[in-house]
Amino acid sequence: MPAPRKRAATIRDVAEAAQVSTATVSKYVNGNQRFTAEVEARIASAVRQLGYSMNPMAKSMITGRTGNVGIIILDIRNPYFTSLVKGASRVAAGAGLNLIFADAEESTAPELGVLASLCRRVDGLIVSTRLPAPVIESLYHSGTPVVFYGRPSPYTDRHSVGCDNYLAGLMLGRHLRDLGHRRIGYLGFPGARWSAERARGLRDAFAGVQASFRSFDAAAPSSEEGERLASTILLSQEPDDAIVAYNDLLAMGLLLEAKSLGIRVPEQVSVAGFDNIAYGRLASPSLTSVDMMGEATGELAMRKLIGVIQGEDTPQEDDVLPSRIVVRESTCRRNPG
Amino acid sequence: MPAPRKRAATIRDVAEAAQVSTATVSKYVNGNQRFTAEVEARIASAVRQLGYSMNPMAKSMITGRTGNVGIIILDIRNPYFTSLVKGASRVAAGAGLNLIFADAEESTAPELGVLASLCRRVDGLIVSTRLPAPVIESLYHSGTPVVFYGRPSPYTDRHSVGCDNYLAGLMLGRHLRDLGHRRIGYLGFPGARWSAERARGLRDAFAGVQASFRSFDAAAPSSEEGERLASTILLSQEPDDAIVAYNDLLAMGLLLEAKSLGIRVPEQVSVAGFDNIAYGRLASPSLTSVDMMGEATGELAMRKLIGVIQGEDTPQEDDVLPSRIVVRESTCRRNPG
DNA sequence: TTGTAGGCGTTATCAA
DNA sequence: TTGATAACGCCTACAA
Repeated sequence: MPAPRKRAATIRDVAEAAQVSTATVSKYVNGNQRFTAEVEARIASAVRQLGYSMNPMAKSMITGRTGNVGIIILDIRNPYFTSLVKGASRVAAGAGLNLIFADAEESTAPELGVLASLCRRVDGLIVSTRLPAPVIESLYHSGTPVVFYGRPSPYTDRHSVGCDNYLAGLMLGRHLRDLGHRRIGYLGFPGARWSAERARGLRDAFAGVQASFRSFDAAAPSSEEGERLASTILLSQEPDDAIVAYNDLLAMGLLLEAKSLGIRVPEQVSVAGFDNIAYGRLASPSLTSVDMMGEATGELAMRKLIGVIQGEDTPQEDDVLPSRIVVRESTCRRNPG
Repeated sequence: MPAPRKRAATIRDVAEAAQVSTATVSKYVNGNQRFTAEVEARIASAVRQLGYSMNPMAKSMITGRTGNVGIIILDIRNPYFTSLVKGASRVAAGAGLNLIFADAEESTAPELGVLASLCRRVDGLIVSTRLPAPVIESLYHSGTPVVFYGRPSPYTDRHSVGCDNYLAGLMLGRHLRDLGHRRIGYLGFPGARWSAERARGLRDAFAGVQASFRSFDAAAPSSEEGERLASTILLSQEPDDAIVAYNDLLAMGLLLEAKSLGIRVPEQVSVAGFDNIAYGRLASPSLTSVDMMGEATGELAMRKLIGVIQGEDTPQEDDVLPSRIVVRESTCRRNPG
């Protein structure tokens, strides 16, 4: 027998059972006011016996707060976003907020409809600066508190959190420059605004040094795509000293395919990526990367969002987290000449 | 100026602007009834001008449906769970449902309070059979539709989805047996009920064959824990022919540390895991594993849940997905003698 | 310290 | 085809 979902006890049921008014029950369960021990005991007992728990929807109607926050990411399988969610989730849970998770599946245009619907179900939203401008615009008009992740934000008067992609590229570029690399290949992902920033930093690291620079475009930020493009990149006429990929997944795809192609990394070519995902350590050779602080970004974004929701007049600013280069086996010194 | 979140237009505002009753607006926007072109045009225009969108909370109060479903997982950083969420998320989105995500952080005892609160915010829940019995019990009494993931479910009269862990262990065991392995080590994770099932299958594969079997306990299902235990396991007096880990993360930790210890895999010892996470391919040697169908499990679980929510009287049964062994470089034939 | 009563935005029922 | 109205469960002035 498919047990009919039995009607849950309401505040009125409790009030009746405890012989008090609904107002008293409300104040008691919310801890807003104390009553005589006698009354409190009666209420507590009634609550227990009826298994009462308040209806969050009804409460929302009054308070205007849903108790939910949302996070929109581009692909949960990408470990960078996984970390982001982990951090955001932890902070949300600590604040007693539920996290509504939406995976945009790397779609360039999440349907505005679902986003609009989501807006009304949450007190605030964490979203990527990679979302298309019209979406961001509509978000802004909805009045929902929003914190962006990923730098640079196209807007200066919004809350945002992330590492400086230009700086990260610069750090990695300097590392390669100091190792003696002069022919640099960049496997970018044009789908991400951040990609161009990383490339710019990379280039600038070689300012004043004689160096060549060429780039390739990935259609997706995945290891499979890295594998697919590996032969084109690694077997070209004038091979590069070093290949930098937009992210670690692409880089790990290159590493894997390089092995099949019989190309030794880092002896023949250095390879590096961004994000410092956990699996970079486990690859062979282990992957040099720049840590883009996914988890910390998620945590900070959520903390900021909570601040905004609570009406603290936090200045609308970009919070820039320091990134950090992590040198491992996939990059090594190139002998001059 | 921190624009005060302007009061959203209500159905009454629309009704007034369109010179009709709220009932008419409600029916129109929900597509429940058609009206004269004249009236419909007036409503549509009012909706557009006021930027009206209905308040999901208020709707929930009447309909008893929240439009949300929840999924509770143990650690989003574990790629198996990531896949699960990916699958569930996709199906939920397709059905117009929002997904509330809760990460239990591998805690053995998620606080009942937050779970109770979550129950009232969702139409149904997808949870792990790994949750402690009292939690599951309270869930049952709440009357919330629930679908479990992970086999075996401790309850037979519940909806559940997952691969058969015993069978998966058996498959892997037979693979190793056929390769000539006779001394098997199992790095289990007692925190998961599934672990013992996998071990049992593994053992049974060697029934009738002279073989030794010993096991180790991991404190966490992570690659770090695999690394930590590697020397104990790999450098023992009578080393094993093959080590099977509870999951791929542990196995990859073993692989990494084996390299540091100068132990060659698979020549000296074969290593294998479960889950077939994407990164197993990228490890070196690439990891032999049993695919436990995380994404398909997530999809099916969500489809079942939606069925239950919609009142289809789906039989309360275990849905068992077929697992599949994926042989890669980390296991190889052992020469007899 | 406790209770009364109005209203949050919507849908559903029933009448016109 | 349209409208009036009663719920849904709760919070919060305000009154007692």
